[in-house]
Amino acid sequence: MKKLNSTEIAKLAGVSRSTVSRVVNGYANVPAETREKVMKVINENEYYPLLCGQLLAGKNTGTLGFFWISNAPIASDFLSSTFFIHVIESAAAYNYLILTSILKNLTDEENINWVKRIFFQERIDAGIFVGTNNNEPLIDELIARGKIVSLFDYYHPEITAPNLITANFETDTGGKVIDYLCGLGHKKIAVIDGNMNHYSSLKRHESYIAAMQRHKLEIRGEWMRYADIVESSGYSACKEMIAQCKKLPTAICANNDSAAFGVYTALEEANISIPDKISVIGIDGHPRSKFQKPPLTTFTFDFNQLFGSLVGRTIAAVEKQNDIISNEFFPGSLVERCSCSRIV
Amino acid sequence: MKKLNSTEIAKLAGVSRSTVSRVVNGYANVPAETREKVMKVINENEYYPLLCGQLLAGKNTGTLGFFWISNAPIASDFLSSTFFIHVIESAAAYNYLILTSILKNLTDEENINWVKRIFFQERIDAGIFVGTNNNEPLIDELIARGKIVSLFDYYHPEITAPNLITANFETDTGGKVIDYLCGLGHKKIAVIDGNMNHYSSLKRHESYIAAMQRHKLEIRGEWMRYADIVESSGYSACKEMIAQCKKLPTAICANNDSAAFGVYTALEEANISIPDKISVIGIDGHPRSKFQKPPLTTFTFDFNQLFGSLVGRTIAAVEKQNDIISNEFFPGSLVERCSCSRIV
DNA sequence: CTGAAAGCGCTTACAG
DNA sequence: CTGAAAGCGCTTACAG
Repeated sequence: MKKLNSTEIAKLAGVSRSTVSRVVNGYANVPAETREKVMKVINENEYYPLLCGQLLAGKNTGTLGFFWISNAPIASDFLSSTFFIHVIESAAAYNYLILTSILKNLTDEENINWVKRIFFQERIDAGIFVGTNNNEPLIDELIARGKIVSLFDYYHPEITAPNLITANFETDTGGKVIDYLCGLGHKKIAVIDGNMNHYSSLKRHESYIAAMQRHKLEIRGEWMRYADIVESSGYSACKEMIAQCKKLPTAICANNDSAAFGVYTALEEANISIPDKISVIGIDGHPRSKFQKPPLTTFTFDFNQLFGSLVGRTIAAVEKQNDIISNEFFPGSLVERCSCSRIV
Repeated sequence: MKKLNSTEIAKLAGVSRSTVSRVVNGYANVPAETREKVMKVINENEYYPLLCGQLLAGKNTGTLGFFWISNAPIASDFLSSTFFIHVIESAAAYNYLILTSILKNLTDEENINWVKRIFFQERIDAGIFVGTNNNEPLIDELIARGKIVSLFDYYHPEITAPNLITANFETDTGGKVIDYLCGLGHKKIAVIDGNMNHYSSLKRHESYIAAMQRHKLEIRGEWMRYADIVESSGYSACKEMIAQCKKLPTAICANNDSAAFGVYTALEEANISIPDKISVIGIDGHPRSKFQKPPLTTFTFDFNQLFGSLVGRTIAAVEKQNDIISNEFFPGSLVERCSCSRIV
């Protein structure tokens, strides 16, 4: 079957290319009879208008960019992969496609050019970013140049560009984790913070501390640690703490579940049993958390809903709808498993 | 900064659009001096040629489609997600982008149109498929219409279209699993087969049976079961077998690791300990397999290498290189953990 | 080495 | 309701 263009379709249907275009785009001002006549030829020839022609004439691409920024060996982290899938499936529900890039950072010249090329070649209508720092000159530049930019875990209350769309974790996540542990009677709580360039880590840190002060807990320097969103990093942080601590805490709050997995290994190696000796709590609701021994108690987020909202609002912006909510904070909920015990 | 087109860049640089195009595309027939003069204007204005113009003039899209076909709730399966990432990262190494779709099957009219639209609108230079049946009319049609189609786990020795590219598991996988169990002294072996519409499942079945005959093992109907590439399905298959069997086997070969995870749960529920009472072996090398209790022994494949090859050969076909290997069979290797014990 | 010109396929504002 | 025409931005074969 020869591939036809709109001129040939028009000729076969006995109409002009304008009319073919009107039918293809489903415009109202075509009488049913004409529409059917044209559709018949379109279907018989499996005619699909070429995207490049449509783009040149000013149509949208119907494609969103998805940019995953991470130093971590991403293929080994399961949670990150599910984000992709939520985005792809949410976009498909609107008939949009997803073009994906994985980048180590947004500061290398090569990466910056990769992103700019995708935007400025107009391969996409908007870009969704995951894993950015809360300050990224590239993001500022894209926004300034009118590109629709959507970010997960990124927040600047003072910026209200209509082309900036964000989805965030609720900011009191850390406080709720501490409240839960205090409810179990814990008073000696260690915190493994995350990368402070991420908005969520900063807020978690602030709310951990605020809650500890509210509960009048001792905040010991040796119980304040740092890890990335990587298992190995949580492992090192915990191992170091065990080695250096004069007094062990009774509970450890990890900034994220991946770090918590590393904490498990470090405690196991030191023969410190969870939760008898030390309770461990994570944040995220990582799919692996329920397979841990013991299953990890973790403050869980509905990422499907979160990314569904982000994608929906992004497409609304692409399609120039009004009153788009530029930011949403998503609440989490504690999933209690077996890694935290009551202090008696 | 106003966005310029090639005419405006040409004017600023004092050359013609032809020359701008030659510089952008890095053609040799431009003297260094002219090139620098033009590059200066290009860089100052962050000029990127619009893709739609390039496409209309006959360039490639530099994009590959990735079509994931699965009934399973994909977001919950980690292995599948890593395939995405291997493909994305392999393609990026060639400066290609990946456009992703997730579809339940290739038989629904809606899904067929989704795929055709992507190909025939010329959004992509080629499509990579994962999870197809070994017979798919849509695939045949795309090949017949000259589209470059690449498939994982798909093989027809008689078809040798230059635009059909495949990557497969080695065909004796099942035999190697049986050989291993026989080496441990097992004689009563149950098999949980996979979906026979998948080339790999068919070959695994054939090679399980051939090896069992070679080792003169009893092949009991009640030990021959079926499961999909989903944990719940492996669970049901194993549970049913336990309930219906007159005599329990000493080992269970699962067609894939996800099914093996379900087998674990079914055995645990029946208080049959692994590997003391029954040994379990999987196939894939699923990232979760090492976290199982006990860690799962599984015949493991290097999917990074497999998809790297598939992507590389696909791009070679897009770029019309010669002597492209249309199919490769990839060998696996046994990763021995703790789920199989020796029969004494 | 370089420019003028042709050509790629669509949509839409305009005129009727 | 419908067609002729303009316009979108690029590349490349051709001529010089």
